[in-house]
Amino acid sequence: MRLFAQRGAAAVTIREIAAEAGVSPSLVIHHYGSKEGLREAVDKRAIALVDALVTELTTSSSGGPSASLAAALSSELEGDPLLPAYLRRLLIDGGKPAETLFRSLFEAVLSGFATLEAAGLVRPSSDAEVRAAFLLVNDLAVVLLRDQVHEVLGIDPLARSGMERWTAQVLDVYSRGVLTIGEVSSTETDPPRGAAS
Amino acid sequence: MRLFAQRGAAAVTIREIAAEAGVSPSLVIHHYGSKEGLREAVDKRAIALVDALVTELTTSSSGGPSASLAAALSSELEGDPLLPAYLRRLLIDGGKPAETLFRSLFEAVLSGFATLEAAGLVRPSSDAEVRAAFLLVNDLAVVLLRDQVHEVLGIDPLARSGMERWTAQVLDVYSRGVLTIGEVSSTETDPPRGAAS
DNA sequence: CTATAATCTGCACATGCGTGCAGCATCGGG
DNA sequence: CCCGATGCTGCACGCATGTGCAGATTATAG
Repeated sequence: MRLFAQRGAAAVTIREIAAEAGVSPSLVIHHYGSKEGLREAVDKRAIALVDALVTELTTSSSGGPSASLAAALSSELEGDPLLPAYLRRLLIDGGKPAETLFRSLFEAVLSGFATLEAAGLVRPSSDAEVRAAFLLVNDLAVVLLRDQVHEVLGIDPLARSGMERWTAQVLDVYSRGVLTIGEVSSTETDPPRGAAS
Repeated sequence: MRLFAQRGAAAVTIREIAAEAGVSPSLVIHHYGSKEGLREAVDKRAIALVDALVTELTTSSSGGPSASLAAALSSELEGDPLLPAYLRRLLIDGGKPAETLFRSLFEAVLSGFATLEAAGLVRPSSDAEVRAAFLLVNDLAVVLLRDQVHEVLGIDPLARSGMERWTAQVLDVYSRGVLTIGEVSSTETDPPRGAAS
């Protein structure tokens, strides 16, 4: 899982995996049938971990269902530091697994925000689905670009240390916004030309 | 460039490239020295395109310097539809090129928002660098997860058609926020526990 | 027209890959 | 005691890849 997460399944050889596991390449094949079999097994494990994390998240009482995905992932960092990295790989590699994963996350976010909206903690939206997708990809962006952010900013947004500074700005933007214009009268569509995103 | 963008440089063979170009594999090597040489040449071209786009963006008068990166990229879609895809590859593959690219984008966003802030179009931030990085990764998230969004939502946020619906929500969130709580008195740090991101 | 340089090809080689196969060790149930 | 199943290995095969090399073709300068 670590090797796949770091370099992608295609770039890792069975010989390498076997060497790190301290066994022979043949044994890996013997157990999983083929390299593809190994990949599916690891994918299955990773997706199970994410699913468990999501259901725990949406049913937990501590902090309510409103904790962010990123916070949840980073809280899981200690238990399994390579889950975010593998998640990144899954999304990056695309294909069916990526779609399945993204869809389940999307539905979790969508229903979660519906609950929050009913509780009055979140502003209603004229387009709940698109807004949920937007907020989801924003959270996932930190997972995908973690290294670059860490390199340029000097703080790791998914580590316990850097998370505070990061989350502070996220919450600031999400509660107060960034733009001072844009207070359009009624129609959300046809926004002021040239406004930032 | 198209092959590299779609499947990653490592997954594309020189024979494939040569076949699509209608030449022999040897010629590719002859011109670029090696496969790595080809990769560097394509990287160079892509980064040059992005740089040109950024400088055009920050100096253009139409719409001012406040147009979003995503909007700029999608406006470039017609001219070179595979620039975003290659940009995605660059960021995904990591390493020096990704860091260089990310840093130059970050600095463009940072200085751009400084200008906007001075013009009163953007709220000042207690942590301008982190906020700029946050907004940048949010824009890049659409580039990275474009396919998944398109699949789940049914709209392509980087195509002219889907962009309107997407941008409407982005502007809504960025100008009015999502959270109704979070109106903390003065300290931006130490945010309300369990708030969403 | 000719000589020289650039463009381009076919062929072959070394390397590293996934994987099949025959056999060795270990161990628990009859 | 033994014997079948299971965990595990070494070896080798077929294949695809990047790339070097000798030469053919084409363009260009004198």
